[in-house]
Order: sequence, then C-alpha cells, then structure tokens
Amino acid sequence: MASKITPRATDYSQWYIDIVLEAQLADYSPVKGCMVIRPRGYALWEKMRDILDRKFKETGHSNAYFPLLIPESFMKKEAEHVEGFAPECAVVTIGGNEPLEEPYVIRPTSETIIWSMYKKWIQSYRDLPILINQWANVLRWEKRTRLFLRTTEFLWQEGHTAHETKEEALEEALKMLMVYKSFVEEYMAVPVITGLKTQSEKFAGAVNTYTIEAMMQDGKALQAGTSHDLGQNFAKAFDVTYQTREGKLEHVWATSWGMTTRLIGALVMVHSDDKGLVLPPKLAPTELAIVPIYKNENKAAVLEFARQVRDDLKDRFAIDLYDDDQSSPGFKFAQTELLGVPLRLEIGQKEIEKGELVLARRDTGAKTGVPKTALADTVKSQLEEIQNNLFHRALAFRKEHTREVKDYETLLALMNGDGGFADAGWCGDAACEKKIKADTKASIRVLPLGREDGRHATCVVCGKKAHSDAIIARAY
RNA sequence: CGGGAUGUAGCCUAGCGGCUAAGGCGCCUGCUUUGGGAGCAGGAGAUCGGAGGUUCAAAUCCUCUCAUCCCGACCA
Repeated sequence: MASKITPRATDYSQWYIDIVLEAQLADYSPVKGCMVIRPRGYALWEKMRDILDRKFKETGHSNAYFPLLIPESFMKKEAEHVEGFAPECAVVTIGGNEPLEEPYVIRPTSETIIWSMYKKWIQSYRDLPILINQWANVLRWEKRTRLFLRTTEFLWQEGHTAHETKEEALEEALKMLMVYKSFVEEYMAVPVITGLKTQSEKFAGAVNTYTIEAMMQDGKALQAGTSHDLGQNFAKAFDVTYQTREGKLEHVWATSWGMTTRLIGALVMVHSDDKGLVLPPKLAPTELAIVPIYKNENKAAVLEFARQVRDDLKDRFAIDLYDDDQSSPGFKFAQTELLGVPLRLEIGQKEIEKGELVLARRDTGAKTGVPKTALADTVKSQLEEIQNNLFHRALAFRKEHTREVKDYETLLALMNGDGGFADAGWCGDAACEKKIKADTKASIRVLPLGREDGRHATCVVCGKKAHSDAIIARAY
C-alpha cells in the first residue's frame, strides 16, 4: 500500500498535516479553527505538562486557577495590552438569555484578571514574591489556523509573578526562560536559541520579551516559549502597590511566562520524516513496540515467547505488544513507524532459535541483533542514544542552515531563497527591522543572549554601527 | 480580511443534464494467511454540504448560502 504521508519534499505543509492526522495526534473539529487533541496527542501533552510542572514546583511556584471570563473593562486598563489583544478577543454578551451589563472577554491571556486579584493580595513586601502558575485553555480569534501551531483555542501554562524589585523580576523572567530551554532541549531534543525580542515583536504590555526559538526542517523559525519582563506596567494599570522595607509605597514588579500545545507542532516538525512521526524517547508514550512474526505452525510458541519478553521488560519500559492476528508483520512495522515508537523489537522463529532478537531504531532505521540476556540494557542504552541523536541531528541541521550574513544583498538572497537562519548585526533601528520584513517576509526572531559583545560590527541593513546581533528568519 | 481550491458512504475519488449514483481503501462475517502496508468469498454503509431556481428530467446548469483546507496580511 502506498504511504499515507505526503513526502516533505513534495509539500512540507501537507506533510505536517498528514503526520498530525495519520499519527492520530489531533483531528479537525466542527468549530472553525479549533481542533480535537486525540489520546495520542494528549498523552504527549500530559508528559510535557508533568515534566514542566515539576520544574515549576522545584523553582518555587504554585498552581492556581483563575476564571475563563474576564470583564471587558479589565482588558482595557493597560494601553499596549488592549491594543495587542482586542483584535483576537471573543466576547460574551449574553448570559441566561439576558444581555450582560458588562460583556466578558474569553481570556486570551490572564494578566488582567490576575493583577486585579494581586491588588487584593499584596500590601507589603512581606507578601512578595508571589509565584503562581496556571494550566489553562485560552482563546484567540485567529484569522488563520494550523493544527497545534496556531488554533483558536489552545492549552498552555501561564506563570504570573510579582516581585519587590526590578532586578528580581528580571532574574525570574530569565530563570524561567532557562527552565524552558532545558526542558525543550533535554526532553524534546529540540535545540533552541534564547534571546530578546525586538520591541515590535514583544508581548503586548511587556517591557521586554525573551523567547526560545527553534528551527523547523523547512528552515523556518518557531517561537517555542516566552518569558516576559512586565516591569511595573500591570502594577500601574491595576494600581498594585506595596509597602517597601523602608516604609514607602511602590508599584510591584512583574513577570509572566508561557508555553503551549504549539510545542507538539514543533516536536513533529523537527524530528519526523516521510514514514511518519518520530518521537524523542523521553516523551514517547510507548518506548518499545514488540512485533511477533509467526506462521500458523509456530504461532503459539512465538506469541508466548514475545509475551515473556514483554513481561520481563514491562516494569522498566512502556511497551506495546502488537499481538493481534489480523495484520501482517509488515503492516505492524509501518504502523510503529507512523506512530513514532522509538524502538521496535522483531521476534520470529529465527530470533528464537538464534537467541538474538532484532531491535530496530525509529530515528535511523538501523536494525541490530541483541542477545535476549542483554535486551533490557540494550533497550535502555538505545533509547538514550536515540534521544541524544535526535538532539544532535537537529542541532547539526540548524548549524547547516544558519549563515553569518554581512551585507543586505546576501540577506535578501538567503531569505528569499533557501531560508534558514541569518546571523547578522542590527543597529537597533525599527526602520531597518521593518525593511527586512517588507523585502523578505522574514523578521528578527531574536537578539541572542550571551552575545552582548557582538559578532557583527555593522547593521546588515543600513551599515551603521551594530547595536546587537540578530537572528533573522521566516517564522511560523 | 484578500487570493485560490474543495464539498458525492468513515476516508480517497469517478460520474459534469437522462435508467436503480460507480470504484478503491477502510469496516463487518467466514475461510485461508502472516519475515516490510496479505488473499478469496459474502455483507453493511449515500436524503451527492444546505436553500432556492432553470428543465419533461439536476450529483451534473444558474443564484445564494454554509463549511473546510491551502496561499498571503496579523498572532503562542
């Protein structure tokens, strides 16, 4: 049978959609722009959520829950915030058949309702810091949607913290950025660049936005997590003050940070291939698939052997035994590959006789013979190798598709041609940033952290003295 | 919000004025099979997206409408 997946080279967009649908991560819903996250997709989200949640707790945060509905007037209190979010808000105007006195906005993000509460909860420096996170759904009326990458409703977590000082808030924002980086790199095996967003790309209402940016297999950038230094913007909008250690009254300093189900889209686009999904072992709901291969005359013996192997390993690994009778081994092989199971064990008469089972890797396709006695250790080490290989493969891909660019002609050729990341200097002038966007549809994704001294002396657009380095790319 | 495309069985598609809407995949039953997406036989499953119109006759032509996808402008 022909593959269900459109090859990447034929149509990258369609390839992505095919993978998401065929691997049963999600399905289109009856509501425009919304999607149903199916069990296989939700299992990924649960794993990601659990790992991050643990990291948040380890860094001192607590979970809470704030309402879905926000009084419309709240959204209007912070000037930039309302301007940024008004176009994508859905508003509830009727309740119980009666027009509402004041309409409610369905949260596109929760800063306003949270800061209205923080005003009640904060009086003195003794009440600080407040370190709260919530796992929730949010709604943004998007003009154009894509499975996982941009849907009208999506799941996320949003951390909202309040601090005594500017420095402490900045430290928090950067700390959480690093939590995201370590999660995405260690668990998702997706290398990211951390950095500062330009003023035009920052969150509506923030002083500064920091993000992690990843490169997809088509060379486009994807923002995989954000952390905002909110300064005193929301404290001022909601008049949240505290009595300082010196007895003075001052506005509180704030951060917010979030990551979303979009990350599942990143996971798909970074690792998968034309055969289907490829999952990093640390997030794969099934780590090992066992496919028994039998004929009528040896069916009972092979199945028994396979079940024994499963039972031996089941306490150490998440295993799926493909012991149904209806489909052929070839079909099962293809199925495990479509679903992205990292390792597949093939057990037939030959293996039983030799005492050596065939272990197939999803990432490379390599098959190796493994003595039954060494199985558990080999599975463990191969899972680690796959995790490692996926990260390094993605990192190598990013390096291959990142060019240091010194002059504007080269930037134009690159962004309008092969794509990828351009590493260039930028003078800090919004006009130069705008020009890049107008000429290439690419944008400054991030001003990388840890490179404040700068690799580039001059702005790639105007040639004046560079203010910082910039990663430029087309983006999702 | 502009541009493009598509709506016929769970999925993909044929039919593009004329008899009872056709095929493939999938599904169900039975048998045979099983080392890279199995075979045979039988079976279930469709108010042709919706509304109006033209016509002796509409899945097919016209108008309107709804929905979805893709590509652009805006965004996690």
